[in-house]
Amino acid sequence: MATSLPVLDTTAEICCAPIVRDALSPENAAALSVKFKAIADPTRLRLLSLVAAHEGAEACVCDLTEPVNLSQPTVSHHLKVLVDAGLLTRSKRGTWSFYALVPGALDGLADILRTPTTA
Amino acid sequence: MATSLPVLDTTAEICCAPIVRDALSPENAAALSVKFKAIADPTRLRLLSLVAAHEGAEACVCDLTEPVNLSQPTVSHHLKVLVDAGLLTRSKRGTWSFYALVPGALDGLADILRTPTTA
DNA sequence: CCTATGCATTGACATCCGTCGATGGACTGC
DNA sequence: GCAGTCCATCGACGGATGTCAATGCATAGG
Repeated sequence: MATSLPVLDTTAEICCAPIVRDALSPENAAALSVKFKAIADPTRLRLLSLVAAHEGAEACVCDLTEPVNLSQPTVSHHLKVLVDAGLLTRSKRGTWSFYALVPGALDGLADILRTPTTA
Repeated sequence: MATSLPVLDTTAEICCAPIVRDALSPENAAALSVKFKAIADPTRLRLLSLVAAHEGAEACVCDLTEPVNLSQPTVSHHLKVLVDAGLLTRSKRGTWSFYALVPGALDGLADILRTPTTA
């Protein structure tokens, strides 16, 4: 089950100290970049926004393909990236896969960007 | 002076409403992704951190090449990306180029990620 | 002047990434 | 069982990206 490669464990808790507080270790930088890469795409930003704004704070793929004007496989791919980054959850009910925000995930990233003592 | 292409003006103020509050427009999503792309790289995250943690909250290229273990052109390239994204400033003094954080730039991104009413 | 230092730019290269069409599996309803 | 819907995966393609060596341009110091 364990991957043979020493892949970064994106599920591990990233130290929540702001990056401007202390020098960032290469390991933390790599782990952080995985999450930021996930949101560094216009389509994925919109998907996050659409999911959050959708009724019930969750949405299925069929709700999202038309707003972003992309094919279903592409949307599915982007959603997978967001799930793998720990920003979305996927719950399958019947034929549909419902995606929802992971509570606190985006706030965790926000804390890392925030400067402790704003000038 | 004006570019012939309708390039996104990354210096323009991005609306600071959290992305989970309302559906993100394609334009805002594109503008936001430019900034997030800038920090979605482990090297650039470390550079931001190193600059902020450096004495005087600024650093020259020669201060940064050794910590990140990359060539000078590569570091220079990354710093340019951060400057173009509006996250760093560059001030040339003598032979050196000093880079420093743009006050409030990272906080602005943090605000966008933050969820208004955390459950 | 001439050399040395610090830096930005260029060109090249390998890799990664976003997108699509095609396919197949899972579930629903008739 | 069969057709229809929803969705994940695969393979492919073009474009973007990170890295380097080489080059050139300032500025500082003999």
